[in-house]
Amino acid sequence: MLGALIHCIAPRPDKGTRLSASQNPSSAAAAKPVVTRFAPSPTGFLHIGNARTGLFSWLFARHHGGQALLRVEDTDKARSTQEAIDVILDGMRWLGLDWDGPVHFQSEYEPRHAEVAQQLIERGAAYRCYLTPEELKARREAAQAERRPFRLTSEWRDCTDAGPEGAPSVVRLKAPRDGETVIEDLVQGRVAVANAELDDFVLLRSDGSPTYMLAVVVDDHDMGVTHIIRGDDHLNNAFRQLAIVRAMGWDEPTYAHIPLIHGSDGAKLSKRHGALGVHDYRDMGILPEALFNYLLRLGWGHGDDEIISREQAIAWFDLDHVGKSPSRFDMKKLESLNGHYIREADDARLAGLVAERIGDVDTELLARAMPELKARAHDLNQLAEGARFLFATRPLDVDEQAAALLNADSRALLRAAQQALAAANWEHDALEQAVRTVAEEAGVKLGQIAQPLRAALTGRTTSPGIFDVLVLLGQGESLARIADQMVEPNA
RNA sequence: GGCCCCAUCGUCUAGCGGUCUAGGACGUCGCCCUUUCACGGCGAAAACACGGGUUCGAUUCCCGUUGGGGUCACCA
Repeated sequence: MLGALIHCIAPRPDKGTRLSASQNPSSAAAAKPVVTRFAPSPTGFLHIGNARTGLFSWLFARHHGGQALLRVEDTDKARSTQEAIDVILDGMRWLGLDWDGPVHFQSEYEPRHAEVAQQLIERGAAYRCYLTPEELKARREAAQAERRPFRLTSEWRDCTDAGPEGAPSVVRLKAPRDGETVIEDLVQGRVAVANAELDDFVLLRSDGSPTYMLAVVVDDHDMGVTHIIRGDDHLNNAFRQLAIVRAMGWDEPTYAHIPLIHGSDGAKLSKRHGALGVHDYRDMGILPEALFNYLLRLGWGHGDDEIISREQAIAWFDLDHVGKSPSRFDMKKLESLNGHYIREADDARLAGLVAERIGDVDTELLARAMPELKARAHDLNQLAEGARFLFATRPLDVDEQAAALLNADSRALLRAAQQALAAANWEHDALEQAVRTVAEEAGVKLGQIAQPLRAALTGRTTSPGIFDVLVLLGQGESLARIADQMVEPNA
């Protein structure tokens, strides 16, 4: 039913040429349902680049009415704490990316990986290699010394004898040596690599544990993944992985390698570029829908559309329009988008978010102030900062610029305003009328009263409209704050 | 270094041979609105890396150069 809905929303026909071209014509009529997977490793945070890959993978599945699976690559036990795993799941939920079925854990499938390795040996597609790490290192260094590329040729590849008794061994794939391997990548297009470039990589370590290369292929197959959407740092791996798939005679998945996100200087996004984790952006006061929209537009486009809702994203997303070059992360644009979504956001929701940041406060008041506050913030922290004056306790902490506004002349004006205010009906228009009248009678511009008033009421030189401030604060508090500044002795 | 990939305003992108004196957005700079700051509105500057082809015609196709990126583990 989702599919039908999507087709109604879609404003233009889905091109999808690359997708349909890559599908087997004979099975096109009964096209297999799309199954994608997101496979992060628990590194302690959800990398913003991985999050985008996950987003693309999720959107592709949702667009095609397929399944989006989640697998945690936790084979590195040292790093795979429950806490690290929760960080990933939290980040995904926060972004609104759900997944179908249970969370898969790669570590749980280790017996199966070993089993496949054994089958590979039996099929003559893999072999036990008894080369020691020292021997490998020596060969590698020798190649380097001669400045020729190192390509392992293990004498155990075609050796039918059993190795030395009790000696440690690894299992290596008998990679094809002639010809070339071609991948029809949905993003990168046709990519070919000479098989001579591929060597006999390790499938099973000497301790019997599977390598990532083996595990990922087995899991993707067992989980029924049809479309592998991941960062293009894996493109080279794809050729090796395909060799395993072919050796096992399994259905070949379709690949889509998404370019990585770079920092503002064009280099791979790293810590020195600032925030890397999805949680960092959350803490910076970015709204999830803003990050969603930003990440979506980073490397993908849909005509001139900039503001794209979740529903539109699902309806519109395709791999054809994913760019092939890496894109740079632009905080300014994210902030701009975030400002937009803050202005769009529900006031009560924002009030709750702000309250989380400034402590136990009257969210009712906050929500009422929100329409004025939210136009002035690009992130939740700025929003919280802008709301501070509402809950400040008297006497106010007046900043330097605001204090400069409070001199003998302005105090005289303030006194007149104070009297007019005290007699006024406490609602926006009446207050404005009262203050304007004071200004007229004093022969000054409104600003000459409004600014000192702002300084007295908020302790700042910038704030929402002054009459809104008055209304929000209420008569008692407003008059008291003004009075505080009247008695202030000027030293 | 070998292999692979990429190349439109500062940034994200639209463009899939003529519609391009190249469109949108962020950022920047003006102006307007205005009690401040924002928001909003209007406007400006700003790009097809370079060189060869192919073609009647290239931003769009091909090759090369340059520049950038990725990857080369018993890590994932």
